Amino acid sequence: MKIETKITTSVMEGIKVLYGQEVPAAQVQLQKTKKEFEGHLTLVVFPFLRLSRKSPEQTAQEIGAYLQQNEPAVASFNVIKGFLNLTISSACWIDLLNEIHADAQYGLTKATETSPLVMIEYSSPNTNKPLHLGHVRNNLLGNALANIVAANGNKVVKTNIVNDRGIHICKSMLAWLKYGKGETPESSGKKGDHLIGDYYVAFDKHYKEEVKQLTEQYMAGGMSEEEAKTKAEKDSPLMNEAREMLVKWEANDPEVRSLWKKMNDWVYAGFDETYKKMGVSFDKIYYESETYLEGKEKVMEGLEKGFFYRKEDGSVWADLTQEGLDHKLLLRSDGTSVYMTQDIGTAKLRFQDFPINKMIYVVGNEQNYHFQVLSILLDKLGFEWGKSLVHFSYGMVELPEGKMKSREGTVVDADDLIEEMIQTAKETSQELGKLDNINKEEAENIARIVGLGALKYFILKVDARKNMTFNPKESIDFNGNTGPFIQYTYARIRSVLRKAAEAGISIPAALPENLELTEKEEGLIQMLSDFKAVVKQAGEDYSPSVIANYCYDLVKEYNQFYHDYSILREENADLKVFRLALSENVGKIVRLGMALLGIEVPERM
RNA sequence: GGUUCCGUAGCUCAGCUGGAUAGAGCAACGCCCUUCUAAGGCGUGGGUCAAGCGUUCGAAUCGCUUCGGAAUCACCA
Repeated sequence: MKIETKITTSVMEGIKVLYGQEVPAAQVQLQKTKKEFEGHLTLVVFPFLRLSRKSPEQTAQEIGAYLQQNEPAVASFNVIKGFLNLTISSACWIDLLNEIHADAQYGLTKATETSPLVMIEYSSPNTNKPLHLGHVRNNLLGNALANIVAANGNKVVKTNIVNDRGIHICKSMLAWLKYGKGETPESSGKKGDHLIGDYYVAFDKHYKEEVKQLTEQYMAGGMSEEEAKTKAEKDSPLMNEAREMLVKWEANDPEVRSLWKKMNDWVYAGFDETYKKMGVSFDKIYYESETYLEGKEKVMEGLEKGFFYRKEDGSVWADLTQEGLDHKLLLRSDGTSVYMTQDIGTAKLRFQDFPINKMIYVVGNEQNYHFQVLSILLDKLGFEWGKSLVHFSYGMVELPEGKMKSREGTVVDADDLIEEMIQTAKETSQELGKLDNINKEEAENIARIVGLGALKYFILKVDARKNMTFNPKESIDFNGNTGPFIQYTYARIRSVLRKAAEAGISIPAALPENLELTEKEEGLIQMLSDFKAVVKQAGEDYSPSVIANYCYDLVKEYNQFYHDYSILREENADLKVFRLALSENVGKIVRLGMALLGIEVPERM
């Protein structure tokens, strides 16, 4: 049984014996004792003063004395003001460590047949440009969230909805036709997504030039600047050609479709490479080109049932004023669908494919309103999970000078960033002389693990809701509260364990219980056991950062222990084995925790 | 203007289901490798928890107001 549970029960019994009254378990506030005080667990006695009718100190004294006598887990206690600090016996901690040691997946709950099915949508790229830092945050959060939800005993389906159609794709296609001279990823040596991104930029450049020239022309003809510009934008042959291309695409024009497919395939090959490097994956990918028509049917159904209404011009709307929101367009007057309609359509398809109990959308906070509306609409349309859909809303990644702007070339490219991080990791290792006795292949792998670890942890340790600043000039740190710091501690532990194995020392399944442990050691076991609650909390709050911060706190604590105590040089054989077991389990929990974040840990670095 | 989110050390962030003297990292300065990995450990300085009022035995945490910042409120996605 959990130590907290045991003590809570004993406190309730004690209060009944001492003051003759029952208290609910919820009133027993047990918390971790603050570092500056002696003890492991602290009982706040203020809520019991009504019952005892005594001073806080006296009440705490009485309860403490009762516990010491009647609860074997409590070795001693001290009272400071209204706080009863309890010291738990070493035997209890060793017992707990044995329990943790016996469970290779400690803290994680496996899904069963009857577990709820949670679908998580993330990534959701456009196929007209490569992934950037904003996508990186999305992907890392989505992937970590999927791991965390799965670790809480849910079945998880990871999904990606690719925005593969629309005017923006046509722009890239047109630019490639006009200026590409048949360039391919093979011929240019560029990744497919970067190649297409370059043509998107090229379109933009030519379009702007065209508008500028036309505007000047019209102004020479006597128009005001504003008028001329509006007309120029409307008249731009390039843009009109792109629009025509979109119409042809929708009409299934074979030539346009085949070009579209060829170019999108290049992009997907590029994306796959980036996804692979980041270590993210999907169980099911939806393409907007296949789902964008699906929503109409659902909307028409809603119209028939009277949930929606049609305006004179033929457009279809939802009246959300009852919910405190506005009217929302669902079908344009020409009958074509909008973003919201597509999301309804995607929901329909997904529900056909999977018996979803819960849906989580990992999408930036600029779409908070969209998902508020989507939730209401799906609920109205009879999706049971509509009302409780989760919009996992995360903040923007900003540069010190503000938002990333593709026009100003300040977008931080995902591939470049990953490459830089790995390069920095390699350089750091070389400077520190860490890779001198390691073959090249392993050294490369370590640099990859550490570089990615630095990047991933940097992003995941921050509360997802917050906007975050990324300073490319200062580059991501490798010291302090960072991924490499945690990885380094893991590598250190593995090194000690290797040496122990070489010396023929093995860790028994059950450790001897008659050891006197230090506060540091007991505190570490307590932190290890917290992992279970941390995973649960991260799952309930949809918060990867909770895991990240826990991992940091744990290794920080371990590093102090490592510095202050000998492990292999400890003379008492039982104690030596205990410390090895403690180290091994710290390593295990760090590995499990980091794995939830999608971060690998190296055996050496 | 309506709605939502954010505001904690010079900088980047924890802590927020109310509990003890508000914590880390970075940056600065100083100390610790003939001892298990110094990508480490220890120390020093650094705070009106945006401001005010309220609830409470107790507020960074809850409520209200104000100020500051962000997002959104499209027949774009």
